[in-house]
Amino acid sequence: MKMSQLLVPTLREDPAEAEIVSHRLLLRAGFIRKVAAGIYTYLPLGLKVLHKVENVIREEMNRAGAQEIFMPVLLPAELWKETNRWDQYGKELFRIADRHERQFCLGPTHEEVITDIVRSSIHSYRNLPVTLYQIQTKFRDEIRPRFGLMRGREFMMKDAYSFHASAEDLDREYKNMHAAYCRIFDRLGLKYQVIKADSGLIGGEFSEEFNVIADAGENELPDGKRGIEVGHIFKLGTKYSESMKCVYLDENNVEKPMTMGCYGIGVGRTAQAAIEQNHDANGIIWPVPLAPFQAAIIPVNTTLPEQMATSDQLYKAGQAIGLDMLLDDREQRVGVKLKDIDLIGIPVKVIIGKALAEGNVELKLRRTGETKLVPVAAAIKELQGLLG
RNA sequence: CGGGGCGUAGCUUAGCUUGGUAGAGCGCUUGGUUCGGGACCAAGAGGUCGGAGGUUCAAAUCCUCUCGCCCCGACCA
Repeated sequence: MKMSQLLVPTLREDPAEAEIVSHRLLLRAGFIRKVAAGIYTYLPLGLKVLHKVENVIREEMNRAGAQEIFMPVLLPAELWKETNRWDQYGKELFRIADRHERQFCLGPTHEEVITDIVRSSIHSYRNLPVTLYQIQTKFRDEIRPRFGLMRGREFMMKDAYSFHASAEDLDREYKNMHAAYCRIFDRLGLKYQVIKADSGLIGGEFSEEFNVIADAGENELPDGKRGIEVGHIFKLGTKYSESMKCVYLDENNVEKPMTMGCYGIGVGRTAQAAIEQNHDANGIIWPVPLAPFQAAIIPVNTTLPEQMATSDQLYKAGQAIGLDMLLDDREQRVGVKLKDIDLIGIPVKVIIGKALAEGNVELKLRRTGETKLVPVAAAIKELQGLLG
């Protein structure tokens, strides 16, 4: 992508509306824009990062044997009345009526819908267990939306649900999901802690939270550290299957309620938590798996044809082997470009400048500032090595 | 919802106490000089001061109401 064509409205100064560093940087670096309290537009860079998180989640969920589906956001009140949550959920539930005055809500979570699907499509122990998930926008009328994507009223969430013929099998899948969650957060390069938690309105017997360790976190972790809850996994038991009659026949032809688990990850919150853990005075320092671009090619002087030609050559060579790079072709002084690229957190800068006279370009790491001169011909291979 | 704070140009803001009809920096446009970490000079564009009502000869400024946003608390990915 050419920087000159990309919508990245970076700001020179910190926006007054943001308090915590990750929120400030998301706004300042042009990743998101607020539409209303707790409601944001993801600009091109923000959406790219969101997709990176989603894809890691998707890969690990699929690897763990879960199947992706996509449920509606708009949900009929009837389903929610079956479990009594139409009344219990309270003001946090966005409620609307259609033209016939039928009641609906915007889904804050999907236990009712998934249970409805499974009860109508699975009737035998032979078809259990099954784990289904979706990655979708959720709506919760939070008491106090805050901190950008950290606590929004509309936000992206991966929610998975598992159905079992026994508590033992739920235990097995719960561990399986736990392991998948560890792989996800490991792959994203985050430092996190798993703690036992309250099940809240979701209900159930047992749950654990995955907390990304950060000062800005809303949760107090056992060792005094603060954490941002990015994931929560629950053993639900039969709470929903009993109230909604989601049953199966076992091998003795006896009807039993399915045993359930559910597993959530806040996608935007995870991305923002990553910023809390990875930033410095100059801006964001994305872990490579989350970075909107893996590297940025920066010609120091756009008026010099040889610098532009080399930049273009490296850009194309990178594309050819599947690197996702940003070419900062803007007619700006280097300082402006370097500041912007640092602010948005690109892991590696490929600087095409005076070293070109000796046939070299400069590779500079965002995290350490470490710089390396390499011959043009070796630059892409070297870059690949740096990106791991 | 309780407590605190803030709404002035795209962004950051001065002015408000002590009413006299809006100013700066950054960004943007044009021209020129620059060119390795947010350049410089010159000339410009851009504001019904969140909204409504009131007081007054006169309101960004005072009063009333209202809307929005941020922070702390009770709830959640």
